[in-house]
Amino acid sequence: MIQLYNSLTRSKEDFVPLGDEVKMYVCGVTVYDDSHLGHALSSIIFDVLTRYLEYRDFKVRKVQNFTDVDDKIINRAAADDVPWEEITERYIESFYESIDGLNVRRANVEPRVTEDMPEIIALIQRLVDGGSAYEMNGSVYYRVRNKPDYGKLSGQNIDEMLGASGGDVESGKEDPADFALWKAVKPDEPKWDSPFGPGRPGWHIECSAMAFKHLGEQIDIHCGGLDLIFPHHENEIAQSESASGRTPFSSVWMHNGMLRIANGQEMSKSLGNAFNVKAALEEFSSDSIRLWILQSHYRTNPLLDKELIGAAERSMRRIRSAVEAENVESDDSLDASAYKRRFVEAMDDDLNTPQALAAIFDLCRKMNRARTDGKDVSGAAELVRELTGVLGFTLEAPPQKNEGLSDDDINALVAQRKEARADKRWGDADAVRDQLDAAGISISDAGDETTWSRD
RNA sequence: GGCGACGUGGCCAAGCGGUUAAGGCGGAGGUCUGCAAAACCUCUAUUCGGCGGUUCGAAUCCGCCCGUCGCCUCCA
Repeated sequence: MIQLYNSLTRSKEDFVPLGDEVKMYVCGVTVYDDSHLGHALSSIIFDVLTRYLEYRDFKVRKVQNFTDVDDKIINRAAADDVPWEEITERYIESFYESIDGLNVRRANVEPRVTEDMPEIIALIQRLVDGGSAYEMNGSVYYRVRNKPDYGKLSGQNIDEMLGASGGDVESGKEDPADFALWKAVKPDEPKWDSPFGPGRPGWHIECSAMAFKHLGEQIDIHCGGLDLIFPHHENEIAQSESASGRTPFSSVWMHNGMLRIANGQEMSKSLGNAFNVKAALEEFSSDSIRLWILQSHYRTNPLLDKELIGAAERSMRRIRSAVEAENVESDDSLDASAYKRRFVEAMDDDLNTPQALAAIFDLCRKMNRARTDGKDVSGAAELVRELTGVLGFTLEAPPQKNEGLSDDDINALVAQRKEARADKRWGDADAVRDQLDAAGISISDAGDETTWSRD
């Protein structure tokens, strides 16, 4: 039985989907800039969740949206002096490059706010008709105090929150706690026609509308970063449940932790210290980035430190070499079933990827040992591929950097060294090895055969 | 002020009431090797921020203290 931690109940619960298909909604990105490693973290974690659910024979329908109407997009367009549509196209494209580079599988449906506008407007209308929302000067606001359990996700109390934020500035609302579902048009901003007048959707309504449209009014899992709990997810719950009259909107709420920067500062776009995914992929393999992330539990706040990603790269080499080493055919084969059990047990327990990885590392060591004992480890190697696949690893060697030496150059030098070794001119042989080493090529002798690889 | 998270070996990080406190990186020694690399073996926390308490028994539960951090405003 898979157990997942539910932010709503603050406890681990047995996972039982409502229907035949797991309905999963992931709060996607606002496309106004390149993706950073915080997005990578979130994407990888929920990618692993879908892969694991499928591994455990669930059918999953995953919806992940693009927010392509937003203040930040408008600001970015103004700063770059281009139409806002150009900004969203550019960064949707960029998002795909990043996510593909990280071997994250795409969601089944990837709706955009601009494409689901009729459903968004209809949902707002429904809230107005039901008395949960009201029009005011061309805008529409959600009436927070009409929902007695408002605050149940974040544990926030409306009055205490208002006391801290120093009162609200948006005029024309019945209550400062109310939030905008529809924003009346302002000069030079994108706008759509609606029964309430021209304008654009507020921040939270899109996710409810898209979840309703593509999944239904009650879903199984809703995912996003911890930072979205308030106000975004709190408001989504309020408006969704008010509209549908059904509780809960989502059975499970899953939230990933926030990246910590090595110097102790939290990741924040406003600090301008985001670590670009595409830049990271030039320096590190997707496997090493993934391992670095999955070696911490998804609800903790992993440390972003290049040293740690580098260490993960070395760890990946251990797994790859254990899987790729030549197998000895034998009747005596290694039984790896206990490791599979350990993996499943760990993953069942709220996606305990650090423990799942520990099982894989232990298995790799066991394989290397069994191999020297003359055992057949092909079945075990297959299992490692299977389990690492569930975690989204490719097991591909990192992209090789061109250090100025061509393969022919290297082969010539290796041949030269082989000759020197045959003559027992060890000094000459080692000089060649040093030369290759300086160029980032490491070599390894196995009997007469010498193999080389780029670092 | 309100809501919440966390402090485990040199570093990262599991464990959340009871066998020898996972795993990775790093380090030391060894086997193998002409020497290396890789791999394997051994070692690298009698101890889990501090002080009390509950318990037959606590890293794990409770209280206090110290220290980091997140959210309450746009953010995965």
